[in-house]
Amino acid sequence: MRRRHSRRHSLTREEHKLRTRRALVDAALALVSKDRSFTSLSLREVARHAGVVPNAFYRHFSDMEALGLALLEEGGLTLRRLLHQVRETGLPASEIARRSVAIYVQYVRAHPLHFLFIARERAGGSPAIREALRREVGHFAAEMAADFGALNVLPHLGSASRLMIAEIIVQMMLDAAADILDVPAGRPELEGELVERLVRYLVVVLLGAQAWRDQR
Amino acid sequence: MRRRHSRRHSLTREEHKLRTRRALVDAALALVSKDRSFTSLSLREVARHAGVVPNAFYRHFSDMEALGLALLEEGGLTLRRLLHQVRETGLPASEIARRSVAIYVQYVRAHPLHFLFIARERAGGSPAIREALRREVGHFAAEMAADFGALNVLPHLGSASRLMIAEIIVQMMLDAAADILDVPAGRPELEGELVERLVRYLVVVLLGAQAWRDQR
DNA sequence: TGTACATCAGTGAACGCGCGTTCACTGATGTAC
DNA sequence: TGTACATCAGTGAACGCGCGTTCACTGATGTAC
Repeated sequence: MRRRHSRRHSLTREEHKLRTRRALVDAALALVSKDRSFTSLSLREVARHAGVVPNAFYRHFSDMEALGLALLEEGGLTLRRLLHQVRETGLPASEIARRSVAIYVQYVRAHPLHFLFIARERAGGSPAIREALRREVGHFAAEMAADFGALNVLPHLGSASRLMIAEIIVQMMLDAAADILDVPAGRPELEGELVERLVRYLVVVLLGAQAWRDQR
Repeated sequence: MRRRHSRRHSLTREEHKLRTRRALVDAALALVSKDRSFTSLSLREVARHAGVVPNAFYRHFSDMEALGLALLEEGGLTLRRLLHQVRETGLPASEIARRSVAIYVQYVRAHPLHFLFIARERAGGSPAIREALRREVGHFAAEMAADFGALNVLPHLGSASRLMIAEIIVQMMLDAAADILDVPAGRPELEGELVERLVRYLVVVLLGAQAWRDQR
């Protein structure tokens, strides 16, 4: 039994506060299920699901938009971790597309809530959320482009062109996230089709990237 | 002065009803301005904007979702007309990308409300609206693919591959619609940049399509 | 270590508001004769 | 053509509901001495 602020089972004030904050964030994520967009959630709903009185919400966020931005920050972390995972695959070059898509699909399935949030709010959220999301996705594409450089993929392209290719790919993959999550859990053959379709899309873009010549 | 049901300035009952219906649809479109998605509109709001009592709404639509589906049907018409416009451009083959993008951007600007509706609801709408929209966009891509065939663009591709390319292009262009409409009206240089970016995207896909070989 | 006081996360009740939907209605349009 | 009746698009009032936000509060955690 430690000396200061820890009477047996109780938590520090700070710990407790963080725990409630987590409950609110998790409640929002949990409520963003198949047919709900974050924008349609109410403050009271989130508080209720977090097991807390509506008013308590204000101890953590000024309003729902602030919660949305916090969620978005978590989503950003998720995207970055994904990129690192793809990066570590060793790259057999020709199989790069299929491999990356497989990892991506698996990743979306592992973080459905963040991806649903991103897919839904990218077009429909509040201006602040949309702007923050756009920046986040931009960073992600920039990182992917830098990876192209570091891994010597598409070596004939200048950095601006690499960024363009990364943007196209990121956009395609985010568009697909909603479709991935719409596939019923018990239909692996549908998921297989979807993966094949995504691989073909990606190959088309990569072929295009190979044929692309900078006009400098 | 005609004989039956037209006492000078008054309208037929049917004409009047259609006029109110139009007012409701137009009200919904008008309210889907920059920062509102269709999903966030209320029935009362639409009725108010149409200059009609909330209850009158029910004479025309069973609920807001029904109105949304009607809106979507109009959006579909808009998309089809766009395709015909692109089709009639004579096709100097090499300049096809720039020409098509220019027409597209102009078209989105001319029908901002339908495109905002489509862009927003594609990810966030009700399941019924999303499903209908998906089908509509699918038809559109199929038509574009058929055009490729008829115009002898990408002649080395099988019809399935032509469809795939059309799908990629349609998806890209719909993603861009929101960006086009986000460009402030008084910034033509920003719009120019956006057009150039879209042209590059499209060229990458077309180069990819040329390099694509069916594995049959 | 013990006591008295401060802090502040979470409570519970209340508010005014716009919502979707219902009801009985009105009055112009339309029809039968 | 004129009259009596039917239809039905739109009205106006009312309902119960969940919402975001406010307020004064409680009681456990934390601090000063």
